[in-house]
Amino acid sequence: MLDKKYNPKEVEKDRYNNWFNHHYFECGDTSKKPYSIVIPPPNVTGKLHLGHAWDTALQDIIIRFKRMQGYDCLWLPGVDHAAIATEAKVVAKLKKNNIDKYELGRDKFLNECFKWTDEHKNIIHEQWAKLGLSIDLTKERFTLDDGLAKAVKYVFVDLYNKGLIYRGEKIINWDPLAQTALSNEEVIYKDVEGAFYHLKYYLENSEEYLEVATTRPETLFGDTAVAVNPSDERYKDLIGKNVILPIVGKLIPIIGDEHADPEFGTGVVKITPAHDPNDFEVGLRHDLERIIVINPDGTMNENAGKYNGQDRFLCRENLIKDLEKAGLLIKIEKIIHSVGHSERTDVMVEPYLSLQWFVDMQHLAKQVLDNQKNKETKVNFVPTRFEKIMNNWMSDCHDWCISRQLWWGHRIPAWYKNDEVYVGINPPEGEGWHQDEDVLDTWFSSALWPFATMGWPDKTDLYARYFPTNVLVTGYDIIFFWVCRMTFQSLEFTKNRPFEYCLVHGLIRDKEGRKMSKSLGNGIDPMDMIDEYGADALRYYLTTSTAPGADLRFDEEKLKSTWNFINKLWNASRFVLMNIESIKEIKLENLNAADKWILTKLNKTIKEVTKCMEKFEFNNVNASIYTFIWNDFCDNYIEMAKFSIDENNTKSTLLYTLTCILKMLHPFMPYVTDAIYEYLPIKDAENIMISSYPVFDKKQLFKEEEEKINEIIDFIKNYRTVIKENNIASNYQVKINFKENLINKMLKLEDKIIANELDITKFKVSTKNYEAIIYYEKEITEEDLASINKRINELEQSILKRENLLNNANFVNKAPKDLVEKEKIKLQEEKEELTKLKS
RNA sequence: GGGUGAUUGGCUCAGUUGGUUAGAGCAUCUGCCUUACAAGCAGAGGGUCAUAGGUUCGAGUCCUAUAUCACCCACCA
Repeated sequence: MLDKKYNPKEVEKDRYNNWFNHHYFECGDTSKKPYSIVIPPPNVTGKLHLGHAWDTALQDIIIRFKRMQGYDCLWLPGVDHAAIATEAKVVAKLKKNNIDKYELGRDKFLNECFKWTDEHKNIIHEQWAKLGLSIDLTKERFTLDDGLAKAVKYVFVDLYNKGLIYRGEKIINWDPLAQTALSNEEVIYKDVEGAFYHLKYYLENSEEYLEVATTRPETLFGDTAVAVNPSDERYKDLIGKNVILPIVGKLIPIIGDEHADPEFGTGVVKITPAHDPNDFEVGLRHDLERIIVINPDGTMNENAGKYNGQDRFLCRENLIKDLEKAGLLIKIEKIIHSVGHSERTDVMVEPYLSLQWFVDMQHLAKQVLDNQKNKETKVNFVPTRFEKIMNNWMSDCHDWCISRQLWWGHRIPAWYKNDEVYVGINPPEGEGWHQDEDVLDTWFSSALWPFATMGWPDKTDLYARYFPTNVLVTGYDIIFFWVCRMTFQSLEFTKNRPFEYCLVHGLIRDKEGRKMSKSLGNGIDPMDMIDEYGADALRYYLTTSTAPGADLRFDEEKLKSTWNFINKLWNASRFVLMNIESIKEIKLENLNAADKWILTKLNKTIKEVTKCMEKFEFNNVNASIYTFIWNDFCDNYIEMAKFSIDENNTKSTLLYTLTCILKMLHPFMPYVTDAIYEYLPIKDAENIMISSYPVFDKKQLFKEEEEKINEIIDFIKNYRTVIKENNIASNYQVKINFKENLINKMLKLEDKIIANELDITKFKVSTKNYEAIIYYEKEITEEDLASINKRINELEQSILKRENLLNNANFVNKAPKDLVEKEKIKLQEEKEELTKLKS
């Protein structure tokens, strides 16, 4: 028998291993229709956070629901090597032991990374198990395994041959700490305090100068021109003349270019083509030399003269002092401006001229946009508004820089010999070739995840059966990093969308609405929450607390009240189990009104819950099922069932209803439902997770009994309110106009009923069919009178409003007829109540 | 500069294609240890749905402005 209190630790113990050992999570029953999800692979950098718990719980709910509905479900798990993030962690770890990455060498460093990966993969596995995820671990993949490597090479070579991957010299975002290129998406802009340094650029052979404002004076060593707008009256005559580059002393031309905005600053811009993307473009237009002045590690190089070797920020400081001494500094204007920082290392990103590999996005992006116009083949976002994020991004995207100067990742399949370049799956024949040292952006491999994990480019059974997948679940923050890229790669290489639906959830915030982050220290470890409240409570809370796509403010109080809900379920189950021990079979026959009432409510709930499950509206599932369990089943039905608990009809109804409740809750609360299901004396499967989901049955709707019990519940509630509001003690007497035992028993009226009227204070309780007059010796206080008058007032106003409405010809003619009818009935009832009150 | 979302009782949120008196949970107040559950039961109070217009017989819901907040993208010499 169940304990008196729900104890998640007891309930969850060993249960996951049991499921796992029975192979319940594995797919492959080809007699069923397939249904598939691939997990968004978590980075092997650390532990899972609450966002992962939310994301994976949603997927588990979907997959368990579909499994119970009779689908052959594949939920494919895996982890992401997370190139730069992991490399940064491993480098930091080695540094603690005074080991340098470069001294260690590529092979040994990669060994360290694999070791790191194994350790963290184990942690992730344990955490997935604690969350109760029904992933098929026999299909687990890794973004750096051999299969993915094959797919990555195939895609790279193919895109190269189609001309969609190219190598070029461009300004990219350079991370001087990790010493690698970054894509635009890996750069986070932050507002920081900086300054405009106003400098004098003297005109050649002149006492006059141009005032140039810059935020990055240290780049002046790379200046190869200053630009003014050709339409700017102040300067247009100077175009073609030269200025003297401060400190350096060499002559650079004044050019006219639209890039210079006359409205901004002094209207004069220094042009540094090797260190600014706009200047780079200007440089192309005017054929300017590109001078790199900064080393990959962020120190100045030999082009910076005496500052050679100084860090870029130290150089700035020193240079400004020198400029001031030389009288070339006009002023320093403090400003707040946004500056790009590396997402992973948080250092200021350096715009940097370098030779990198790029994906030409034009054709691929257009394919996505075209496909979204086709209702049959598009990716359907839930909620739909998130489609705009993808469309916006795809219609305005730059080429994707995919090479990274790292070791941890898929090495670029390109080989060089002098000026020759060879791109291929296998190394070229012959002597003297050396492979590109760089690896690919981690998203390049994750973009292939939904199909490469199923064996593509080989024609595997897995791929044939489960691809395209049915739904992808992810947060809105990575729609463009990942969802877009999976979509264009999938369309390009499989001619299919990667998933039919994309279910988008929000971000987890703390109670104050701030993002959870390490720096704020407001992060919450999901495992701590599981320890305290259980995985079931955490899953249910996370997945049912907000509308789809909305952010979630994490509130431990709410998690606690979810525990209460489970405890309620636990105790209701306990009551049922205590009273049905003798049952031999579930027979829904000779049902009484209450039995029929709860079966009706149950079926309506099944219908509503199934509908919401199909639409991924889990918050609405909660709204429906919570009320059903707590109010209908516990507060009303169980209380009524106590009067007929010895009858087989009621025992059957109790067991049947509880079974359906457990099944509906199972996708959300796998542990506790499994634990209770084990105790049921009669069940339809060896385990609840492979039992069948409840199905709506029209035959179990009993309209007459439903209305009758609804009215009885109404009556009981009104009755209790009257007793309570009027401070009526239990020694009152009552005269009733009905013979309804259920009411008498629920209200314990038996010994209070009298046949005749009494000449003392009376209180009337009535609904359509039931009326009771309560006799109780009591002074009518002013308070009582006031409340009666208040009610009379309310009724009179309401009647007036309703009469106006019904006298309005427009309403009567245009509104639906049943609505008008209802209004009429309501009006009648109110009038009756008013007359009764006034008497 | 472009875009998205939010604004509903003290707090956190629901609210389907417009249609009875706008719903929950938590918190508050009152009374109960009634043998499934006091982490519970039985009741109660509390909202001019951000503001101003408009469409409509009827608006929390649709339209147009405005305000405040949050987020995303781009730019920032």
